[in-house]
Amino acid sequence: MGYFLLAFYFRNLYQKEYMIRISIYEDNVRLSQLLSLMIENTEGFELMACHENCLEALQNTRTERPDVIVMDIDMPHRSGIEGVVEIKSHFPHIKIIMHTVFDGNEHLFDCLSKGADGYILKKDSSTRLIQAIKEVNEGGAPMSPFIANKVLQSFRKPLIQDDFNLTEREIEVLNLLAKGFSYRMISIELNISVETVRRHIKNTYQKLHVQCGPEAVAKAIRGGIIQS
Amino acid sequence: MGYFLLAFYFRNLYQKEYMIRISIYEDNVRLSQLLSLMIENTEGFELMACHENCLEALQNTRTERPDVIVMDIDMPHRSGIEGVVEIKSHFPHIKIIMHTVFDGNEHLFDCLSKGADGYILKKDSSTRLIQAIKEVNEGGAPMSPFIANKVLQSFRKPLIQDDFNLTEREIEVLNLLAKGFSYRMISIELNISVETVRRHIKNTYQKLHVQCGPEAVAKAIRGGIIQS
DNA sequence: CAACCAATAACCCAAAAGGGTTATTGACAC
DNA sequence: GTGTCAATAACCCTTTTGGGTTATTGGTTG
Repeated sequence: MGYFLLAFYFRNLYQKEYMIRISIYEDNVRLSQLLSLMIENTEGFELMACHENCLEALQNTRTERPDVIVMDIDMPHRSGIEGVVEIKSHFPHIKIIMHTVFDGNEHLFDCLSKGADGYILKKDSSTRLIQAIKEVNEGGAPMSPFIANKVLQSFRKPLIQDDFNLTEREIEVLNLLAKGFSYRMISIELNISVETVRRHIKNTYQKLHVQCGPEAVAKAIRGGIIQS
Repeated sequence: MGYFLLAFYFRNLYQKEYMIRISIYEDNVRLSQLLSLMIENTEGFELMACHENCLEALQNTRTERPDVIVMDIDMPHRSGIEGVVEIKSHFPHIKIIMHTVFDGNEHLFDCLSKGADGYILKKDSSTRLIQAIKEVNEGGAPMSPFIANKVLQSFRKPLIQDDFNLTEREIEVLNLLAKGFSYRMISIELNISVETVRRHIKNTYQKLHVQCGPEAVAKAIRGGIIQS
C-alpha cells in the first residue's frame, strides 16, 4: 500500500512537470465554461483558473503561476490589454494568447506592441485555440489566418512609394543632414564644395516639395527614402 | 468511345478548377525533386514547373499561371527576393511562400516588405510546406513558428523608450517644425512670441542632444516622439 | 511657504540656411 | 552628335537659426 501511494505520488509529480498550466480571462461565462471543459479534457493541459476580469491579474498570476494565459480583450472594469501590460511587465516569460472577437487593426497592433504572444479570433474553432496553446507553449506565435495576413500586410510598403526621383548623391546629402551635419560639414565629409552641397539640397527641396531641412528630413524618413 | 472521351475531358476540366497550381523555384535539385514528388502526390495540388533560378520568372509565371509559388532565396544569378518583386509587381494576386534556410531578420523583413505571403524555413518538415501551400491558398499567412515569433517581436516596442522628457508644448513645436513651419509661423500658429518658440526649440535640442532642426526631427521620428 | 519647473518673453550676435541665376564636365540615350 | 541630366562650382542677398544670458508668472510638490 505504501509503495502504491509512493508510485502514485511520483506519477503525479512526473505528469505535473509536463503539464501546461493555463489560466483564462473571459467575462462570457458560457464561453469560459466551454473553454475550461476543453482544456481540462486535453491531455497535458492543466487549468489553473478562470477569471471574469483582470482586476487582480497580477495577484492571480503570482499564485497560479501559469505557463499560458488565454486573454479576452473586452472585459468589464479593465481591458485585457491592460492585463497584458501588467502581466508582461512582471512575468515576461508567461505566454499570453489574445482570444477575442476584435479583428480590427487598432486592437491587434496594440496587443502585439504590448507583448501578446498570439492572437486567435473567437470565430475560429475552439480546437484552434487548444492547438494555439500548444504552439505558443513551444515558442510559436499562433495567429488566426486573417490576423497573420494583417500582420504581414503591415510590412508591405506601398509599392507606389516614389522616391521623388532623388539621386544617390542627394540621398547621401539628405542622410548627413538628418545626422545633424551642417552644409560645411557635409562638404568636408563628401569632399565637395559647400556650394555643391547647397545645390543638392536645393534640388532635393524642390523634388520633395518642401522648403526647409526639418520638413525634408521628416518627409524622407516617413517616405522611406532614408532609413528610420 | 466518343462519350467516354467527352466525359474524361469534362472530368479533367472539373478537377482542374479545384486544383491549386504550384510553381517551384529552387536551385538544389535533390530538394526540388523531393518537393515535386510531394506536391504531385498531394490531392488537389498540380505542379506546374520547377525552376533552378528566377531569371525568367516573369515569363514562366505568364505561361504557368500558378496560384502559389514556392520560392527559395539563395539561387544563382538572381535572388528569390528579386523574383518576388518582379512577380508581385505584375501578378499581385499570386501567393508566394518563401522557402529558405535564412532565419535572420535581414532577409525575413526584406521579403515581407516586398510582398511575400508566407515564410517557411527549410528545416521544417516538408509536410509543413504542403500544409503552408494550402493555408496560403486559403488566404492565410503561413510562417514557421520561429519566424512568426520574430515577426511578433518586431512589434514589441522597447518599453524603455524614453520620451527625452520633452514637455507637451515642446513636442507641439517639434511637430510644427517637422511640417516645415519657420519659427515665425509657429509663433503665429500657437499665438506666442517667436522668442518663446526659440526657447522651446533650444530646450528641445538640449534634451535630445542635437544641434539643429533636421537632426532633432530625425531623432524625434525615429524615437517615436512624433508620429511617422 | 519655499523650491522647482513649464511656459512665456526679450536682447545680442554670428553662423547657417535658403532662394535666385549661371556655368562646366562627363555619361548615357536617342 | 545632339539633347538630357547628375555632379560639380560660384556669386548675391535676405531671412532664419542657434547659442548665450536673464526674467516673470502660475502651477505642483515636498
